[in-house]
This record gives sequence, structure tokens and C-alpha cells, in this order.
Amino acid sequence: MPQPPLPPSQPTAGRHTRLERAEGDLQHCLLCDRSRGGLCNGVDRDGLEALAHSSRRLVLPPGSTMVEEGQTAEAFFNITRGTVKLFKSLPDGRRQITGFADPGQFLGLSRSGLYAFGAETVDTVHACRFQRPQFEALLNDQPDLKRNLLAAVTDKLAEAQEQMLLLGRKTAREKVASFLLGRAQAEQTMRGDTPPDPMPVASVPMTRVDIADYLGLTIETVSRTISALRREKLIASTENHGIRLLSPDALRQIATGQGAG
Amino acid sequence: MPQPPLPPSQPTAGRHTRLERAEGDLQHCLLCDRSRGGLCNGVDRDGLEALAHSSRRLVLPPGSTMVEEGQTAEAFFNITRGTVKLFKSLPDGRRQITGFADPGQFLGLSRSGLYAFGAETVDTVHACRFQRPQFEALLNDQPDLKRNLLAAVTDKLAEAQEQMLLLGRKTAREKVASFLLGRAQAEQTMRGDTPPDPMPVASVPMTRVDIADYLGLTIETVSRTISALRREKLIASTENHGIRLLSPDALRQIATGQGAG
DNA sequence: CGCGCGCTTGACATAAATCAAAAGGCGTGG
DNA sequence: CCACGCCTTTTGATTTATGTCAAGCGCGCG
Repeated sequence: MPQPPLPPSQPTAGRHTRLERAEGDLQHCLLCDRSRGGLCNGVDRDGLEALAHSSRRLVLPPGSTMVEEGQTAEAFFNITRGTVKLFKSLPDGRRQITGFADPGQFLGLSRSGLYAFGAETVDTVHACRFQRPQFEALLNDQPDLKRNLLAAVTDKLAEAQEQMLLLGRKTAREKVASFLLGRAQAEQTMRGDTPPDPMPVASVPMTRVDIADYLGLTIETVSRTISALRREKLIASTENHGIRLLSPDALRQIATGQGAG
Repeated sequence: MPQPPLPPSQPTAGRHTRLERAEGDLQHCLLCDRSRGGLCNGVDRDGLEALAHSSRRLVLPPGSTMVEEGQTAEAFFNITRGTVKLFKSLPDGRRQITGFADPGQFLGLSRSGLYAFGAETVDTVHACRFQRPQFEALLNDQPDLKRNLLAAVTDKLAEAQEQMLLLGRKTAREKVASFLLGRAQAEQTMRGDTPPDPMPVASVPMTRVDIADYLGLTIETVSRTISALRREKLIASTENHGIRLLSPDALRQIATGQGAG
């Protein structure tokens, strides 16, 4: 458990060094691109036009700040490529990453009018940005959009509850195993099609600092734990900052607290 | 941080012994009672009739199970009196309480059709229950209801993010201070009217076990920490399982990691 | 080719967990 | 009404998982 006077976890600076993930084509925005259906879709022809006019495509380098905690909430985003980290911080710099937003995810809802969290790109991110007033107006016009958004937020809430269980009650080993499984799931969801589950690979574009801040651990503990899993041949590193899950079942056991060892 | 083979945290058995909180009158359901406006209200005359017919009033004793993790999601609740705990568990019995639902709160949304969490009453709870299909039908008819529900879930998500920061990055002392402030806030919200902030009292109807499972600590650590705060004259116990905050500002400092000591 | 940054590994420190026991509350039954 | 018994809570002693401090390594970039 962390001690009060922690050195601030620095925001990840330029990791331009990291290879770009060799994903397929640029993904399209789930909201304003008419060639796709998707989670948040539910927009009729007129709405589509409105969205197309009020939206703007963005390409952001790694380490870009997308929203700042406490800022007035002016925009709503749909991620189309890359990964964004969402986080909350304490005044002394301690930080908790509350989630990673992968392609297809939205980001930027707020009830108070101020963002309750910060968001920063992990790698190069493509996103579609909507101005808040226009987006909210649209929300009122488009009942299906509203329903899909409600469903999406409900999902996020369930994820958050799962993460609370992890943060409050899991050991370091269980946390790391859970994280890897989640990232493998994310990888698979991103590709969507492709074969089901031969030997999954976790997409890990983030640094150890980010992983530690996500799991409520230190980078040393994360590193040691990953090393241990590698030593035990449960995982193996790939090129491209991926981690191959050599024994997903064993990892699942560990992640749910039933792990041997 | 918890170790793997923890003894199961038992669900609170009969604590019928606890005094009933002497709240004012029975609260009304925010959804189906026409005499009030409120968070989730946004229902027209016809909707109100539909709600009134599909809803049922419940009175549940302390320790009642309202929903079970993994169960098919058949109902949606609005709490009108008392406090409910929501939680997730690991197979070996470790448990994380993800939140407490006080009067005015809803509970029971699910996207998958299965509840992702368990819910159990802390004290005597009055609630209004809606059957899921009827509730969902209504949701489609009532755009304002949908919008209010979206806002409510968005709030819950922000709360969850705050709790993740607490679980992952705060010390025991900071966790307890945050908890007490949150409960004082809940107490004030419940009363709604009444004077603003003379010397707040935290409503603490739950046991040490529940507090520990909410904060990701053990009961011993919770007890020791509360004792320390009491020794330091920052808090004092009241009758009725309340805790008076003698120095809310100092507690706020502690809760945000700026605490002296 | 050497500096900086991210990662790993080792040695040691500590906040919180675990183990243990006593003290306080409350209902029950004599 | 009091005494017994079952919980819950508190407090103390000790252990431990994880944090902290400190090198050292690898790799890309200037």
C-alpha cells in the first residue's frame, strides 16, 4: 500500500521510440461514419449530417493531454485508433489510472460540466471530437443514441466495479494476471473478426509506470511479477510490445484467486 | 495488501440489534411517486401510471439479499429508505463493496442481462421494485427518464473513479477520512433541506466488516484508524451509529493526501 | 559512442495483514 | 433484574507482501 510522500508519477514523456502497432486500417468513428454500425451508433440520417458537421478528426502523438481533471468539459471523443489512459490524481502526484480507452471507446462524459478525470494518449491516437453543446443537442434528438450511450456507460460502470475488486482485494500476482487477460481481450475486441482464441496476445502499448498506476502497485512490483510469470512459462514477450499468454487458463485461475502458487 | 488465502468475509447476519435510524418520514420513490420531483424523474402522466402499476413497494430487514452476482437481472430498484451495499466477490470469499446505495439511489441496471454484482441491505430498507421488461419499455417511451438515468449512471461512474483512486493509491488513514466525509455527505443529501454545514455527522449504519470491505482494508486496520482519529479529536461517536466530524477541514486535508501526521 | 530513459534485479524498510486475546453491547432466559 | 453467551469492536504482538532505495542493463538517439 502506498505511503503518503510518494514521488510524483510523471506523465509518460515521449516514447516515440515505441513501434507503432501494426493494426489493420484506420478504424472509423462509431458515431459519425456511415459505413459502420457499432456500439454507439443509433443515429438517423439527419443526425449523421449534424454529427459530421460538428465533429473533427484528430491525430495525437503519444503523451498528448486530451482532457485535464477539473477543466470545463467542452468535448466528447470517440477513439478510432490507439489507446488513451484515463486517470485521477492526488495533489502530491500519486496517480490512479482508472481505465484505458481503446478504439471504439468514447470518452468525455461529465455531469457536472467539469471533467472528473484526466486523459492522455498512450501511443499515437486517432480520435473524433465532438463539441459538447452540439453533441448534447443531438443526444436529445436521437433516442437510440441515448440508449446506446446509456448501455455503454453501464458497461463502463461494471468494468469499474471489477477494477475496484482488483484494487481492493487482489494480490500483485492476481492483479497482473487480470491485467494481461484484460489486454488480451482488448486486443481481440479491437480486431473483432479474425480467429477466436488460438494463443492470445495482450496488447501492452503502455509503460510500466502506467501499468503500475493502473493496478495500484509500483513499477518494481509490476516488473518482478511479470518476470515471475515469464519464468514460470505462463507468458512470453512478443515483438511490438505484446505479451503472449502461453497458458490463458492458468492465468484465469490466478486472476480469480484460485491460482496455484 | 490482502494475501490470497483470506478467510471469507461473512455476509452480515442479523444485526437487528442496531437501532433504526430516526430519519424523518418515509421517503417516496423518485420514479413513481407523483408528489416529488427528483433525480430520476422525467416521466409523464401516462408513464407514471405505467410505473405505478409495474412497481411494488418492499420493506426488507437488515442483511437481506436483493440481488445476487450472476443472477439474471429481473428487477430494477429505487431505494427510498435505508442503505444497501453493492459488492463483488472472489471465489475464496474475499469481497469488495463497490458502493453503498442510500435513499434516492437506483440499483439493478445491467447490460448483459446478468447482475454483475451482489446487493444486500445494511439496515432496514424500503425500496420500490420494477420488473425489468416493463421498466425497459418505459425507458423507451420516456426520453427524459432515459436522460436522467444516463446522468445518474454518469455520476456513479465518476464516484467509481474516485473510489479507484482511493483503493489504489490512498493510505489507510486517507481511506478512512474519505469514507467519513462521504458518509457525512450522504447524510446531508438524504436530509436535503436542513441547515448547511454546522458540524456534520457521518451516517454509519454498516459494520466494521463492511467498512473494511469498502475500503480494501481489514477490520482491525479500520478500527485502529478510527480510534486514532478519535484520539486526535478529529471525530467523536454519536448515539445511533453516527460519527461527528469535529474538524471537517482537517479530515478533508487528510483525505486528499495533504494531512499533517 | 555515450547519454537518457525504461526496465530489471537485489537488499532493506514498513504499512498493513495476521494472529491472539480482552473488552463492550445487547438479547435471552433464569 | 441480573448473568450468561454470542457478536462486534478494540487493542496488542508479530509477520509479510509490497514499497523504497539503489545499482546495473539494454537500447535508441543525438
